[in-house]
Amino acid sequence: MNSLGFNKSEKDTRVVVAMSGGVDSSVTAALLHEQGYEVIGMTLQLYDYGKAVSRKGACCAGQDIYDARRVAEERGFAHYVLDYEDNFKDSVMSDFVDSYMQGHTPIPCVRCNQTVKFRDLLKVAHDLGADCMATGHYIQRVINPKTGQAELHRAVDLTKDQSYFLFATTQEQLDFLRFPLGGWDKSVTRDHAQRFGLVNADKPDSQDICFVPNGDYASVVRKIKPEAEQPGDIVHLDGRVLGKHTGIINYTIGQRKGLGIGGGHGTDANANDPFYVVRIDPAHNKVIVGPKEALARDMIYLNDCNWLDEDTAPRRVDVKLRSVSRAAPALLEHHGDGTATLMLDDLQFGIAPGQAAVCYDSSRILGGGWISGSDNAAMPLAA
RNA sequence: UGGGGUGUAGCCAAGCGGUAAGGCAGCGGUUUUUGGUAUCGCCAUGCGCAGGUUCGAAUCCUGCCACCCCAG
Repeated sequence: MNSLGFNKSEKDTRVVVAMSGGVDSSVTAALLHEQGYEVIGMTLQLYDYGKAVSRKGACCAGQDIYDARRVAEERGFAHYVLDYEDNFKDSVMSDFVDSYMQGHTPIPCVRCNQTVKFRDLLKVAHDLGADCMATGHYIQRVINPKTGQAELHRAVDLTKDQSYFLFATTQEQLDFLRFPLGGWDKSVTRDHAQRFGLVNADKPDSQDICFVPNGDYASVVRKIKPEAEQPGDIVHLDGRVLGKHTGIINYTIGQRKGLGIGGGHGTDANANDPFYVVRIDPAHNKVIVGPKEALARDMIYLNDCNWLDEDTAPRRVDVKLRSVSRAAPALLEHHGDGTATLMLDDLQFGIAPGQAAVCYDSSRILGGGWISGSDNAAMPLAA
């Protein structure tokens, strides 16, 4: 059996590698090619070429596409660029905009993996007769010796682990995918990039949303749907109007900065406590604020869940409610209709609808769902 | 225009003769491969205005101005 799990020689194993133009996917492709596999590099053009050329640390546009092509040329394997702009716009950008207009907080990176990469590009790989598709994600695909089934596990390098962004990967997709870097420390990848002499060996790690310039995500929403940004009132939980907001798309649950509400609004002792966004009401175009305590939640409701484990009995899990945070203990209950409930052992703050809850059993990713709502068991919120 | 009160940064506010606390907001950095959170730093040559007393005044005195309350 070869390193990708096939009972044939490397040269007879065709593998499509999704190449973003970054170091990770480039090393993935170069490495598999070096090992003798028939590598076909694929790069997707996802959004406006011209505007993104100068952007550092982005992916899938302009310079990045050029970098991917250079790597393929210099290492000597096939490489194709697919125009997925319309596709990306339909599957990722529009969801991003709609989500903010609903007062939710989207994670476009998950949507992109879920649709453009693991649905559409994966189909292309199938159609090309590939045996599998490899990516440069830091996550591990592990075959369970008992069940013979492929499982998803956290990356060895926990500082680079991307499991949070890949929770929506289905079993069927997982069966076809490979993640050669999942067992490595990022520095090892860099070393290989140097060894191969890749043009992008020193390229900075990507961060932020790839299609958002300067971290100004609202500008993207604004550009696609100018009418989405209507000023309105910032209202306290007790009903007092404390100020004006610039449009609900500019806010997310748990946000403190940027409200522009000074002190002196409370009573006595807490008169100068900061305000946090505790609710967004798109129907009335209101941003509701309150003290930090009002953000405390231990009940999380999920929908559109994806599970990589058949067992649907209530169980103890560790759950990540954001990419960068330690997984927290909770009780998971499936409801069978794609929804589920999480009861956290400890209160968490700033849980926003539209974000993901990803469940783990130790290092294994069990799956997860999209947060549709949350509550506080001790102090239930008025519906 | 009788009496009382208050005027300190965008907001709340300490200070009560010794050379402007703190909080909120804002700005900048760090952290972070989603949003956010957190964290660190910066932020009044000046205390309604004008004089005076004093070695020294936001703090005492005088006048003026503004706002608030009570009484008319």
